[in-house]
Amino acid sequence: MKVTMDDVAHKAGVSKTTVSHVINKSRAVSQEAVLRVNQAINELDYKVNTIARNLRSGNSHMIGFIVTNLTNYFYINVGAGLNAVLKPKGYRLFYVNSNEDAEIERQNIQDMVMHSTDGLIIAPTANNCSYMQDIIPDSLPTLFIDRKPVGFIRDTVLPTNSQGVYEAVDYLIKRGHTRIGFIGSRKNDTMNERHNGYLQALADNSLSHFPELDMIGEVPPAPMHDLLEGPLYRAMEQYLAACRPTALMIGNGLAAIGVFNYLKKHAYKIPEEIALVAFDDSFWYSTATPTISAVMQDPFEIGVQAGKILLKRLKKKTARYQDVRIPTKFIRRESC
Amino acid sequence: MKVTMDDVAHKAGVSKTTVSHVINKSRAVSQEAVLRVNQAINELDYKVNTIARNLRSGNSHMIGFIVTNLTNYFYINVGAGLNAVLKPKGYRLFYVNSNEDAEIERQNIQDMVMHSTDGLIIAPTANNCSYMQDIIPDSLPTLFIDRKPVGFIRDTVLPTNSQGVYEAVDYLIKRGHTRIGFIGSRKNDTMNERHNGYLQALADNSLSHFPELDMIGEVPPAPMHDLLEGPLYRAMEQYLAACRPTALMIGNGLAAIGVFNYLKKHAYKIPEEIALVAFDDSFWYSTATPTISAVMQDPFEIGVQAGKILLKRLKKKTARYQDVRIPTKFIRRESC
DNA sequence: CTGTTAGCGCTTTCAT
DNA sequence: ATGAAAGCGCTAACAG
Repeated sequence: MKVTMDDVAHKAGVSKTTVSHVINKSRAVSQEAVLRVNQAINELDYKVNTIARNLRSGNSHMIGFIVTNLTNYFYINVGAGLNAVLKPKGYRLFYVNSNEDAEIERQNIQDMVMHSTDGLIIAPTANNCSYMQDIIPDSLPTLFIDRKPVGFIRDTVLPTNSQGVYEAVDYLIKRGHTRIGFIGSRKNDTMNERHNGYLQALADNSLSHFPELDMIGEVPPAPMHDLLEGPLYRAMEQYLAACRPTALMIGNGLAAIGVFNYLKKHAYKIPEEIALVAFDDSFWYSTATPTISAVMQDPFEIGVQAGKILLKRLKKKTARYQDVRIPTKFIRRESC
Repeated sequence: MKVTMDDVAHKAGVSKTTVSHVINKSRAVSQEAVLRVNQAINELDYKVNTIARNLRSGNSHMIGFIVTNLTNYFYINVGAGLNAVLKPKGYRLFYVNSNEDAEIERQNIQDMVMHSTDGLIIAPTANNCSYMQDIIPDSLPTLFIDRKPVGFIRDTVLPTNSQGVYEAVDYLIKRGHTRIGFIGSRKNDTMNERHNGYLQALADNSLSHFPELDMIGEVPPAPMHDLLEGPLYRAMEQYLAACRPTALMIGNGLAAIGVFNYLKKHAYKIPEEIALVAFDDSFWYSTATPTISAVMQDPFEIGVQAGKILLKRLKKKTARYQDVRIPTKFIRRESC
């Protein structure tokens, strides 16, 4: 039933070795042999057994892509970018969902390691990744996106967080806003960079920073639908009363959900009463009323660069770790 | 560097065989041996090589999940449901994106077959799947969701398309609508079922059906952002002028994007001038103004059922093919 | 340009 | 309750 290389070799009247080399183009083979091998392959409908190949050659040609939230279009587009460079080189992407859960993330990583993936691309759930020290072998090429891991140094590909926010906040200031709030759902290095961009824009425009305009908290991760009236939604009333902002810079996409929903439900006029910009573009920003301005990341490009760097590291594991930044783009829509 | 079973066996003073049986609990082993093997495993930090295991045992414990569009939250949630039943049984889900492209789909399937996946779950790009006959071995457990394949009969798990639409259209009629349009972006069996639900609701309420109220066409697949002003958007003016509907039943999520965007841009009052229901729920229905009513599928449940059926078929391949239906639920929001 | 041969690391008869 | 040994299907020295 199963047709193997031996069958092909036999039918073609050559050795297994030659068959292997024909398939992999791994050494010179006579025209004639190539012809007969290919013919045999077709006639027998032979397919290589990748498992055997992987066992023998010691690599799986699989790359694990471990993501906090597969529902997020951002990661899917990073994946598309990764695929664009990895697939032509014979690597397959294995999408794995951690569902914002650090324990599942740990399990997923261990799983991938057990399955002999050749490389890992991780969007970590948490800031601190030191636990990975124990479960990811030093020899396994690993790259981080979205968050710079703490306690576990590897290649990273990230957006220009602080410049992206700077550009948006600078725009708001030029439009005359002086009380601009900064809201983020989770506190981590990435959010810090974004907040720094905000601070810098204020400083460069000689505006002082009022701490009550910041609301950066630990918001428990949740599916998008649950964020509509989640913690941030519930925190808004008090926040708005306390600091009366005329514009809001929202530091991440999930935060935007609760904030926007609160403002709509309470009939705030956007942008007249409160202007809005959110970091990270989402499809729904374009269907909302008003449409929402965004600091757009370029997830496909992030994927492409990450793929290239991983490919390099797959070749030589000793190179110095890189921290590559992908530019963001400010998209003005109706909300500011 | 790599620690293998031999190392463990040696350290524990038993044979490879015993180590294997301890790990897999595949035959009785003395308490003492178990203890020593486990200890050796810990001390050496041994990890089984899944590739070798797969090669020997002939199965990969991988299930390919081949999807038209990974960006769609629907498939991701089906995946979560699949995982919920497959993971505890030791199977891993391999998400693969066909990106609405039949050629990529073909390639993905061949790829999965080559990689010796134990089973396939497919959301096909097209209605006609007869080409799969040639690339999917009869012995490979395969199940379809979302669309019933034509020309390739296998297990399927689908929503109750026609009942779901019936319920929504019946509601619209009870609210007094008599000119209800039906819009769908692609013409296939699934859309036919939905359209039949619409026709049946009209018939049961003694309303006649005007063909000009139907707009079911071949709309080229595209990323969500491109659908905002895509073909359906452009077709709306003529359609509305021709049939003057007071309510719209939109047969699929992608169609809803162009239609909603058109109505908003042209300042139609929803639901006063035109009421709206869309098949398949999306996150943005809840952030839109007005919020959009939906015939909600239960993707997680679809995944769970699909997983269970696949598991059965993995055990015995000869059972009769099943066609399981998962109930939909009508969620009324502001748009009707 | 081609073939022989020795495994990759594991599971699984078959024997004891 | 345990072990020896065969081999899953392929690749890559090595030898010619």
